[in-house]
Amino acid sequence: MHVTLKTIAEEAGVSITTVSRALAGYGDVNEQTRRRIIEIAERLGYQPNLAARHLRSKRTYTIGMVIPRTAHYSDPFFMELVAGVGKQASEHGYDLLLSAQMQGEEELSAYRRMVAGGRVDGMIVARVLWQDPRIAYLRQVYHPFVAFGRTEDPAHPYIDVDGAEGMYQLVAHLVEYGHERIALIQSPRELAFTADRCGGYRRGLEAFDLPYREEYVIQGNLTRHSGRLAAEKLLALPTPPSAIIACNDLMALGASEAVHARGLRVGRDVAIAGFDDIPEATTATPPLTTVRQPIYGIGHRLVDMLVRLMQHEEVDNTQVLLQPELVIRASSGTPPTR
Amino acid sequence: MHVTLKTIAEEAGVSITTVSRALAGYGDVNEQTRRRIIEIAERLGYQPNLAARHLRSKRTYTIGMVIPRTAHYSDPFFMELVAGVGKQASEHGYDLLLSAQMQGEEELSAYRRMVAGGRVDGMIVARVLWQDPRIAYLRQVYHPFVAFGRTEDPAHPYIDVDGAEGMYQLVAHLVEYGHERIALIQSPRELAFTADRCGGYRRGLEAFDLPYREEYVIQGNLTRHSGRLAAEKLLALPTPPSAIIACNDLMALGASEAVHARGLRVGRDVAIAGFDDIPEATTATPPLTTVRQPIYGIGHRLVDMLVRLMQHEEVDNTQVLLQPELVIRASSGTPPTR
DNA sequence: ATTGAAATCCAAAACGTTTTGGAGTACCCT
DNA sequence: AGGGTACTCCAAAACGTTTTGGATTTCAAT
Repeated sequence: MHVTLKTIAEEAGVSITTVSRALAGYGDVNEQTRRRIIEIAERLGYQPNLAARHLRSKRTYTIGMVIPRTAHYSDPFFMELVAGVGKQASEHGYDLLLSAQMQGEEELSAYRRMVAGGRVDGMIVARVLWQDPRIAYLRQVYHPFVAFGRTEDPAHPYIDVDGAEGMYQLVAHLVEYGHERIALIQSPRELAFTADRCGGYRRGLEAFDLPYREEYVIQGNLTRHSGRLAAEKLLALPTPPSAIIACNDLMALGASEAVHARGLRVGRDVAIAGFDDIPEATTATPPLTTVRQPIYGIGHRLVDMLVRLMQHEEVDNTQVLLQPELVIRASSGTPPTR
Repeated sequence: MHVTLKTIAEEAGVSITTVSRALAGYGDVNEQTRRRIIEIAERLGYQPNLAARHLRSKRTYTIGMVIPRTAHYSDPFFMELVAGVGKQASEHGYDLLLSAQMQGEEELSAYRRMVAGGRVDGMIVARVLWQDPRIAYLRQVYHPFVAFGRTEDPAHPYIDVDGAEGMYQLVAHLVEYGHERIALIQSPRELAFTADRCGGYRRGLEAFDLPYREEYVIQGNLTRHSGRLAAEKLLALPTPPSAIIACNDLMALGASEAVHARGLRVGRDVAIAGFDDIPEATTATPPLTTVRQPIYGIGHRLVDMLVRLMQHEEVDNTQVLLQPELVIRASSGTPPTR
């Protein structure tokens, strides 16, 4: 039989109220009674029914997060983020409710289920879109959330990495290494960080008096495969670029494959750079030059901020822009010898 | 204001019961009434309160999983598993409740919170221990679960990979490549798969008339760092081994570092092999010879089996032993030339 | 006209908790 | 004796849903 407050109350000869208040640590129950109740609760292995508690108190101590349901394998960016968020959530006494959904309508209905269904106290939103319906929804219902990524349009709590600055540094780095034909494999336009990063790329070119060439900018969709396809197109141009920057590491790794497949060597014949610094960037051959986003640590900070928002504490700064860190590895070649 | 069944009932001029039954699709409500109710529900954006539903119906459509709360970074094995489980859970209409906990008492109390607290319909247990208190608990309360890993002691539903066979194949492979001094970096004894894998190692040695040498077996704790330490000890022996097998990939990668640090080359001077085939195994330098556990796919199958158990369907086989697949890469060297 | 069955609806209970608004006692101070 | 305070305790309501066990109406068949 399942043991409830009622079981304990009968065993102890007190009311349900008293048991509840004894276990919750209220001051209005005799110390001796409390000890007896606690002893009985432990002996019977009492576990509060959380559904009942949530129903009554409206607090779930759960954080929600929806991740993309990809066809076959796992996205290292999201897995790293889940790890960071899950760890820090536990640290604060929260569990993490995960739902993997196809992007679009299905995803939004998962948000509604979690939020309006009262299953979570707050949400983490990752990979923000340009006009993000998820953020619009959360704002509309005044539900606590923090996003990894920013949009200017409606201001909201976020943590983000300065992608423009990161891209600028990449361009500067490649120019220093002697490159003048620098291509870009772009992320989908609807992603909020795309404009940011592409802006940094353009600003970099301008700063070093390099022309912006239409044919050097190709659209990818963040997957390794799309990076490979894009790089193949670039390398087949009459005047192929000597360096390729991808908007994320996965596409950069795909581009490396394309370079290999052409019989060229990454870092010597073609320089490659990515963005994110996923674990694989370190161990790839050659290791990938990239811009570091401390994803795991950002997961921590997202939760820290969200926990304070959920508890309606004063948060000094709900819009955090982190400075990126250029990580130079072998894929961008060797410094020019002078 | 929050919209509940009551709101809709008032708007439609019917009872709460009727609204509930209309939305649930019961046959005892007039088709016209049903349509009106559904129209109102959609117009008001009704979302059922899941806590209330769970409290009453005892079904949560949630699967629980506890992962280790490691100090700093994410364990690729668990992240891969979470990805597979999360994806397939969504496919079945389930969400995934994750809790990151330190192993031991804290972990067990997370199990109790989820199970006895009525938050989940079933659990996935990963990295099974020799006499696993989590499994003992789940069996005691008759709660549905499936484990990744097996213990003989109490029989339970599981999916596992035949570690003994995998290890045997690794040894055979290394012997074929000319090795006679094959060391083992062992996983912690309390893990269920340790006995399995070590047994395969011994059986392999015996089959090829190689001696089992105490000093060639060193204890690790599954982390990269422990693999490195173990390999350093092995390489410092008077007669160091020519090949090292680690019980998981992470330790094998650590061992590679130790080999590098000694100025030796992995694959030429010392052969290294691991177990798991995590994503990094492919991209490491040199790529790691290992035994493949299709972790993502196992996540799928765990959920498939669990869903059937939770719905009390007949399950033909609740104990699945998968045959492993030897994946030969450069870290074990080149075939002998004859 | 009566009966029976089918179709449609609903009041009330139940799930297990927290919270509200006191009630009862004991004791001390005037 | 009366009034105040501190300390313990509790009945009942509330959270929003599902389910139980009818009640009512309609209509066709006798």
